[in-house]
Amino acid sequence: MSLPHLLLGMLDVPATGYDLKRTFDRTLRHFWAAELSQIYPTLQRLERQKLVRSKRAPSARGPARRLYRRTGAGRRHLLAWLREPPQIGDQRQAWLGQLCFMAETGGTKRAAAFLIELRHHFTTRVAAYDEVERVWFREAPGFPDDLSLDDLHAHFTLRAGIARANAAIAWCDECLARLHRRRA
Amino acid sequence: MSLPHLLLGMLDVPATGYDLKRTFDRTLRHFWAAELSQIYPTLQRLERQKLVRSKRAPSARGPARRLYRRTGAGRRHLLAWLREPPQIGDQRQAWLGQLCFMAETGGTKRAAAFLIELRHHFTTRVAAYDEVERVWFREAPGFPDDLSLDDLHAHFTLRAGIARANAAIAWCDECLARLHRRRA
DNA sequence: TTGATCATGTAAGGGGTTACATGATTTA
DNA sequence: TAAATCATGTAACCCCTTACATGATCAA
Repeated sequence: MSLPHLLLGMLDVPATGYDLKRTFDRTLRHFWAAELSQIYPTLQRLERQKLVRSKRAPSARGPARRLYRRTGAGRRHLLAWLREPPQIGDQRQAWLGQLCFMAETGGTKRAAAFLIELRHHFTTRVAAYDEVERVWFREAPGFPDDLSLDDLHAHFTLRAGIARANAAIAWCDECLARLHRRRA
Repeated sequence: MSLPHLLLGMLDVPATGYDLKRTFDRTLRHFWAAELSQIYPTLQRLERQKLVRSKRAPSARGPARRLYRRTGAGRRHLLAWLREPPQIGDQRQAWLGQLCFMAETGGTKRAAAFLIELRHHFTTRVAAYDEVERVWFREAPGFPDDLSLDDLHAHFTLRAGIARANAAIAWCDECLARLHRRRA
């Protein structure tokens, strides 16, 4: 039940469904993803609940846009969510499930290859996040301790992604070292 | 699409739906959760697909049990999954969404309280995992480098949970320090 | 005798993905 | 002229959660 809240958070500034999708992909993707086929109906529902309202607006190119903006009730709804305790769901990690049963493959070779593949995945991710951090935040005025409040919180979430990916890399190394010692 | 594979992995040894639920809660919960209302129909589906078969068995207490065991096809299905690349889905973290829009609350006080609550959550989690590690693995013969292959891989997944939670704690501290410097 | 544990299920509903449908404009 | 981008949606399907239904046995 968080997508509606995230949309309300983003509707700080009026936007269309298409705009919001871009924001997900560009600036929130390290902790949330959303498809257009989910965003459009959710916006419609929020409008029925009077948490946003919309009006048609001409488009420079392509079909007419539907511009959404947050209502007062929408803002209050968002604030209520922000006052709630951290919403921590259980994170299902299928790749840990794969590793967990890797003994079925009969040795440690597949596990080692699997961990190397994982390590590569996370180093690529860290590199991507580092790049985002470099162009998005390190150039912002007042980095790091005098950013705007919005940028500060956004930067916190990016740091979380970086911290998590780096921890995963260190964990891969620990596991690979143990597999290696085991052979010797 | 991983629950069926996890069930196949656990059905190394014959078990009932109820047994499998307990295994989720006791030994896999740091990376996966499953409800009985999901496990039972999934087992039925696996049986229709001939990946497991079942027979009724009397119970020492309570109603009759349905004992499932993996078929040869089931084992091959599992092995195919283990040969696939790491299945990394996008992890949605609603609490990062909350933090991201916390500037709406108008200051840094709510963010600081929120981070302290998060930190507490993760320290509790690390303590619980450490305890599991102590009673489950450190007592096992050959710890840490001569565990059975099954235990070794299971321990890897637990270490991943510990690493992740510790990274989250360090991240909370980093954020709290920045909020603190900002006030000064 | 009340509640916990054992044991198996169904039903309703929300969240999310992939695929499909439509069509205008801009760029290569 | 073909492909990418802009723009909004619907349909089918899977995954998961919460709640409900049923009933036996055992320990306090």
